[in-house]
Order: sequence, then structure tokens, then C-alpha cells
Amino acid sequence: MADDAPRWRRRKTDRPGEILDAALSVFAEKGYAAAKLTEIAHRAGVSKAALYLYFETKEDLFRAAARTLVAPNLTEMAGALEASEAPFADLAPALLAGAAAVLADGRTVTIARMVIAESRNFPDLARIWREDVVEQVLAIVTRLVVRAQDAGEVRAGDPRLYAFSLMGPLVMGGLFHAVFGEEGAPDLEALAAQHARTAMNGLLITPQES
Amino acid sequence: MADDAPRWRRRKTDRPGEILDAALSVFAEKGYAAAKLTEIAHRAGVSKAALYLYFETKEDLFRAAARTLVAPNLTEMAGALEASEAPFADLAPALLAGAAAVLADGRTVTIARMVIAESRNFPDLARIWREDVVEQVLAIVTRLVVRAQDAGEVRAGDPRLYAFSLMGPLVMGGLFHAVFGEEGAPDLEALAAQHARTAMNGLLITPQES
DNA sequence: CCATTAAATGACCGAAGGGTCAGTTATGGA
DNA sequence: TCCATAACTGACCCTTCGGTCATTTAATGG
Repeated sequence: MADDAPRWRRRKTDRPGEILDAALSVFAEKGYAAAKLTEIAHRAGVSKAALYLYFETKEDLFRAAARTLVAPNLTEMAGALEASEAPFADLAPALLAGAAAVLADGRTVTIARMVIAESRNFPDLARIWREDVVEQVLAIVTRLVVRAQDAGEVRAGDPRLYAFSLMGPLVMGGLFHAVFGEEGAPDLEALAAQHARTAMNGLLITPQES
Repeated sequence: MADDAPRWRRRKTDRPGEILDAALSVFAEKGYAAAKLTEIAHRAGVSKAALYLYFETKEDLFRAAARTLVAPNLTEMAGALEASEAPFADLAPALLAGAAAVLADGRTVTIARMVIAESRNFPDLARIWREDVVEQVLAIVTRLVVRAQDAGEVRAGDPRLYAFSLMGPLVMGGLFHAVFGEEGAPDLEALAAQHARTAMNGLLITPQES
């Protein structure tokens, strides 16, 4: 039995990232309470005690992991949208389609669900997620609406409520997938497309058909 | 010390209901894992062991409690809506206003959040909630849309996706309240009213202003 | 009024899991 | 090459909490 391979390596710089990845996946799968430190350690390829070299407590680890998923490239998308000269009638459907694509891959929704689940026990986690993700998205949509109202494209009305009107159906659809699975769940792309038409044209068939 | 008052009473018929109430409030507050049987028993004015006279296990108690909030008078509301002869343009806003009122009191949303939180660990709880609540609501709205389409009031399109378009914003608004609190949260009645207008008339200002 | 029953209790058990620590071993520098 | 350091481990501790059981006591009815 040649055992020249060392039993473990010292990798001070890489460990924290690997541990955070492992923690994130376990937390997302099980929720906070049901996530066991032993399993996190196992997935990170490390002993449970090693976790405590990098993080104070389970709660600390949870916060750190949750922070890693915050708003990767949200601000740049905001800039692109704001810079675009396209009319609202083109921009909004594209925005919804993009949102559907993001929600469809499931990762974001899984995390959102975790935040929803733990928001009572970790209020500042909810605060962070809200400030860094939810309010960002709402702000983007709201500004878009305001601009379109100024340009005379969109009716008068509270622009923030309009943002809920636009995003709500997709949020509901994404949550449906995450919570109830695929059975009976709406196709998110189809939902985005039809809702975009609905939001633009309205549900009622007006005498003057488009 | 006159202790003529007995230390406890035998109240076989009332206990289960009181225990379920207590369980419901604790579960809603803390989530499944963080809810302690001791606290449930305490709130029910009973010892922990007494819980086991009426329920097999914590999980059993959880299911029973969750079942108590299921669709109290949902079917009768469905009947009333279905019976109404009013045009869709009047019915839908009333429906949204009613939904806003239900969501605003917070109780339903709190439980919904608990279901979202625990759906991974208790898949059949999610199933029950979906079948008994979510699908009921969606079915009501969907049938309403279909009828309106048949009457030539509403555009062609997938009626179930239309149901998401109609209810999604309110669901999102209700969740916002439950998860993030009141700060920045939309007023649900205002949201219902404006979204009803939006859904009926459309976001875009058509050349022929209403 | 007492005997019987079963509702209710308090003290206990055992498993699970977060957290700790003395000791082991990889590694970089002298 | 070897020493000092600190990254890492395995075994352990201890609290919490779901669940059980022998015992107590409120009610019922003969």
C-alpha cells in the first residue's frame, strides 16, 4: 500500500469558497434547520471542525453563503435597459422574456424560496436580499415605466404598482415551479409572452381591435 | 391555601381544537423545525405528553394543523361567482378586490409562507395545499376567463396563463408583506384596483383613449 | 359514596447535532 | 534537511428536543 498521497492538503485560500459553495447547496436543498454541518463539511471535502477555522457558527456560515448570490450583474442590465432608445412596447416584452429565462433555470427561485422560508428567523437576511435583489429589479422596471409615462406611451398610474403588475405573474409562476414541481406548473416562456401581450394590450377586447 | 380548584380538567372534545390552534400559531411563527412541542403544549394550556393523546407525532400534528386552514368557504365563493350574470369587466375587479382583502389580513399568507418553506421536506403537505387551495383558486379564475372568452368579452389566449396574469401581482404583493414587512410593501387594495384597470384596459395608451 | 376508567401529568430516555479541543500532519522557510 | 507553524482531523462533550411511561387525579355511573 503505497500511501505517498497525503491525507489532506493545506489550501487556506480555496477552502472558504468551496465551503461556501457546499453550504449554499445544502441550505438551498434542506433549509436552514435541516441542513447538517456534517454534510456541508462532507460536500466541501473537509471535516466538520475545519468549518470552524473559517466561520464562527452555523448562522455565520449561512449569512456568508446567502451573501454570495447577491445580484451578480443586475446593475449592468439596468444600465443597458436605461440606455436603450427602444419604445416601451418593445422593451417590456424583452424584459419579461429575460426574467422568464432567469427564473426558468431554477437556481434563483430556489434561493428566493430559502429567503422566504428563513426570513422570520433571519430578518436581516431578508433585508439584504430585498435591498440587493428585489428592490433593484423593482427599481429598474419602475424607472422604465416612468420614462414611458413621460414619453406618453403609458397610462397614468402608480409606476411601482405597475411594476408589480408586470413582474407578479412571473414571480408566481416561478414559485409554483419551485414549490409544487412541474405538474400543473405554467411554461414560463409562454407565460412571459402572453402576459407581455396582456399587459400591453389589455385583457378586454376593445371595439377597436389591434 | 384553599386549593379546591382542580389542577386540570378532562376535556376530551375541546382539546384537539385548542391544540390545533396553538400548533398553527407556533408553526406559522417559527416554521416546522423551529417549532417546539413544549411551546405548542404550553399555548394550548396542556402538557407536552397530552399532545400524544391526540396526535401520533409532530409531523402528524403539523399536517392536521395545516389542513384546518384549507379552503373554508372557497367552493361556495366559486358557486357565487359562477352563478353571477355580471360581465367579466365587473366581475374580475371584484374578484381581485376580494383577494386583496383576504391577503391583507395576513393569516393566509403566513401559512402560505410556511408551506413554501417546508415544501421540500414535506412534499405531500405541498401537494395538499396545492390541490385544496391553489388549484381551487386557479380553477375559479380560469373558468371565469373561459366563460368570458365564450361570451366574446375576452381575447383568445391560454385561460390558465391569464389566471396567472390576474392573480400574480397580488400574490407577489402579499408575499412581499409577509417576507419583508410593511416598509416598501405595496398597498394591496390599491394594487388590486390599479391592476384590475391594467388587466382590463391594458398598459398602453391606445389611440382611442377610454 | 366508592370503584373504575381514562385524561392528564412530570420525570425520564435516547438520538441528533452544534460546537470544542488535544493532537496530527502538510508545508514553507531557514 | 529539519523545525516551526498553522491547517486540519477525530473523538468527544453537552444541550436540545421528540417521544415514552409509570403514576396521579378528575370525572362517571352503579
